[in-house]
Amino acid sequence: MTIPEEVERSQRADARRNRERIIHGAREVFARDGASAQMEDVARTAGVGVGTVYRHFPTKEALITELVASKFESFGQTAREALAEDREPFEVLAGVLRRNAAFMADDGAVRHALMGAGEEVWARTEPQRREANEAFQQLVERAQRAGTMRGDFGVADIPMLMCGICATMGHTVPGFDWHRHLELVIDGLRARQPITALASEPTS
Amino acid sequence: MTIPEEVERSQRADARRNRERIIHGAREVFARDGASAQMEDVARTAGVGVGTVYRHFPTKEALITELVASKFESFGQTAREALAEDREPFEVLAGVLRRNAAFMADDGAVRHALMGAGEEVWARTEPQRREANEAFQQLVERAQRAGTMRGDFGVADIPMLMCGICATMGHTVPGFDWHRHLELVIDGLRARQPITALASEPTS
DNA sequence: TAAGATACGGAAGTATGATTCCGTTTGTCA
DNA sequence: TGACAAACGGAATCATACTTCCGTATCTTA
Repeated sequence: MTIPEEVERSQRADARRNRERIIHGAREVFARDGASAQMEDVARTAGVGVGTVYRHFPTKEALITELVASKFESFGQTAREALAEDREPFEVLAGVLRRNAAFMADDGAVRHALMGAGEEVWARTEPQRREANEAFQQLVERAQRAGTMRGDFGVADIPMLMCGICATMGHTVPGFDWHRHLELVIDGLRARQPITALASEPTS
Repeated sequence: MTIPEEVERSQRADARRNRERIIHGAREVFARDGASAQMEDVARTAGVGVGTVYRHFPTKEALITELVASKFESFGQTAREALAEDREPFEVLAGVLRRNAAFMADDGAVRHALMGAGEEVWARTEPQRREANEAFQQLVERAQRAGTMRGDFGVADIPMLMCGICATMGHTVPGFDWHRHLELVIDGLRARQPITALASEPTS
């Protein structure tokens, strides 16, 4: 997926199998514990030793990067699939945002990475993000052409807004509800006619 | 400020002075380094030994809590001051949000605390938040009564939205700009008339 | 199936930072 | 000003996790 063919081919069978196990284990552990998940835990969950984890991923960050890259890839996929939907364009875009937000909700590590941890991670996942962006670009253009989305919105705003939504997830604080946050934000992206103040009485 | 009178009185003069120094030093260091700031750094900046820091604040978290509480207190103050402003109510509220966001931008530790670190912190700052909420409640009601703010918004949404804005701050990622994020969010809170889709052609 | 290359496991090594401890210093009060 | 409590400083301690290392086990290929 992010690995060149040759490497996959030349690996021993057990190594290839373990790599998969590690990725699955990592997904599970990081989803549960966020970025503070421990490498020993990942190893245990994957059913291998820590040494093996490090053979495949030289650092913790490299492992996280792998997860993030694959998550970004699936964002792009969601967006591309949506291009085929035959509905009101703004609603299509909103649907993609909802689906992608739900992906993030499952995954503390990726959330953390998206939120601020890694310059590093950000840089190395550039290809995946660029590809996703292309699909998003089209979705946004369609919605704006249809006149149902605010015209000053740009694809570049999407990661930023999603970053905000992610911040809300994982909070147990009462009153925090990312679904609501997301809907408020989505709703704010609709094209609308401002209502002129009915009255501006500075009520006491 | 969060400390009962008696304690302040019964303290030795140097202790009282050092406590202040520590808070100032902590503000500076945490603002610069965020939650990963080190206690030794705080001590050095305050011009005292680590032991002294720990005499006043039993744990790092206790120190952060103190900073957060005082930040929340100033949020409330900003909101209360705004109650006296004689302008269009929604704009008054927006102004408060902008001012408070600017406070957060200066302060990595508080941001971190608001964003998710501490249940603990959240619980212990309840009084400050409650007080701030009262003022916010009035600002929101006025704006809604004036008809310029969406009616389904509640004060409880404010911390959540601010939490999202905070997530954007401190990012160096290109395209991330918390000012823009804030304006998008604020704008989304205005009362508006939806535009009916002009066309829903599923453009290719 | 035997030799050699790969990969594995997990104990030990390190690094980082919070927190504790205790001998020394400084305010306070009579 | 002398005695005592309160507070100080900062080296030493502890805890937590990442990462390394190397003896052992497992594949692969001829």
